[in-house]
Amino acid sequence: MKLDELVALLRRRGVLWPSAEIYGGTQGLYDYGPLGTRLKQRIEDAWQSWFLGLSEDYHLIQPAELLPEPVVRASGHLENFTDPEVTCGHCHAVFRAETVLEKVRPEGVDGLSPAEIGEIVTRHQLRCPSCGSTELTVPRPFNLMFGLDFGVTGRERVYLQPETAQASYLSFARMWDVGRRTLPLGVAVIAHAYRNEIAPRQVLFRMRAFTQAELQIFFDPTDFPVPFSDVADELLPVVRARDRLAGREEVRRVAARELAGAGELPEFYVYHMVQSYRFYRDVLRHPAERIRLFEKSDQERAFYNRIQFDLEVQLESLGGFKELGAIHYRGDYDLGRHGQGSGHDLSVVPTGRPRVLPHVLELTFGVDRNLWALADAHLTVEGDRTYWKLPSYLSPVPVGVFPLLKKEHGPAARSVAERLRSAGIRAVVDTAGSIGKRYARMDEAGTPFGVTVDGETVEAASPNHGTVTLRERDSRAQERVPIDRLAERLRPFFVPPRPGGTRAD
RNA sequence: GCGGUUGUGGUCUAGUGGUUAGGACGGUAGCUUCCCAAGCUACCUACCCGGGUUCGAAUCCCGGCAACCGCACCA
Repeated sequence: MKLDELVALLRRRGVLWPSAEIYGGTQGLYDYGPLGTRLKQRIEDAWQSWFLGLSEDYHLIQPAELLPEPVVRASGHLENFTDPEVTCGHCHAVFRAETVLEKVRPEGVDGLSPAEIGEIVTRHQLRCPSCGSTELTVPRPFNLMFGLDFGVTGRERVYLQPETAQASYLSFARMWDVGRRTLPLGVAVIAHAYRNEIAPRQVLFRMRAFTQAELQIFFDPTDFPVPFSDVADELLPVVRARDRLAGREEVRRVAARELAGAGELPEFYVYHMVQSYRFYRDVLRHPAERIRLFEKSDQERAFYNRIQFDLEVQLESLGGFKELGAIHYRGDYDLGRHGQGSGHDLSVVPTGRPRVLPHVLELTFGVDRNLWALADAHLTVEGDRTYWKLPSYLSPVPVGVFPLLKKEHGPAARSVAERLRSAGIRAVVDTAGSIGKRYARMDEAGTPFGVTVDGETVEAASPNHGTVTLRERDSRAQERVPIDRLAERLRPFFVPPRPGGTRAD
């Protein structure tokens, strides 16, 4: 589906819309409606179920979303999240200072003040890369973090967190104390991150306020055991950085054991590549051929990342592979920086092992982007039929209950819905229009099961008394099910998969 | 941020200076209907915002906001 069509559909169904829409909207901000909010919750639940299911020592925490200035200074965001800019006075193009100064200062512009950058521009008579003019103005700093006044004096500064990972690092010492004092230790966060993006684009793909689900795994680099034999045979669709540099962009399917062979990628890293890949394939149900693990080269990845593969899915609405998550091996950069910044040594002594400053493996997941991807991948148009093939455990509304005839069967339908709700299954009753129209509405909202109450349900003399029709969304197949058995019949479909578990549907 | 294009009910759209701003889909209510968007009736909802030109602006001009495409950007 094209971008515009998808946006229109999602808006019409109340999945999402621009924030402050009655004022004309606000760039980079979106609100979720009823369906979107539920879908997002279910995506987060599925993510938790999968990734926290990897170990009993992986825990979810919920941090404040404001970071005091010393934290972002230590993390590097105060200096590195600042992109010095150079503006051309002639053609008004804007460039990163790093780009303009590339030739005369290949080591980059980190640590330079705007005045120093301006001085270099003048001294070397640098020209605008676009029009060749020398009218390049002195850059002014632009930080992608939102800074806020804090406290009554207004002199303290805090920043909206630009990534949720910092919260995990900040809590590591506490988590070590309240936990079992073993490595690996996982600290997950699902929360908003905020970035003052220069150009928000593509709806949910670059927003100024967005939700990240991230798992930071702290581990001893000399000892990170994983059940590698469980994943060794998995074929991973990878694009290696060195292949790209050699001009080969295509996906290769490589066995996990081969990727980890010859000591090239650590087993713990490949293991988590597989688990991430399986999450996209088996939980979010993206077709395997649309998923790839895209390795970032030394130049492309952040300097503290030792290994980085982005998890990308091919999206029709955005015309190509898009990054929906990533696996970052960040080394000891984060705990090292915060150890220095706070003066609180973050190295630990696991039982029976020498003192170690833990390394970090980060599994990061963009919740909003993935919500979009689920619409892109699973909203299906066939002729005049539109249905959203969401996995049942992700569907905002699991069950629709319909009286075949509004008057005659309405009370019975409401009673069936109430019984499902008592059993913990959310069910909504729809009485408007014909039965076909209600099925169509339900299909478009991604509701996997329709329950129809008809004459036989309520007619005491009928052999089908007390049974209803259960309709499955994708196949449109129908079967007769006793009301008494409905909840137990449906419940397994609403449990999100866990790693190593079996699939319900 | 730069350039281009665009902005009409919830959605898609007709309307190029004077229209009761039209249609389709949709929604609501009623009738009908015993299983896949049927039909009938009624109702609902719109010219992105602010200035200007004009006797008169959805329409022309300026500014703003927003979206899309390209560039740039995306620790």
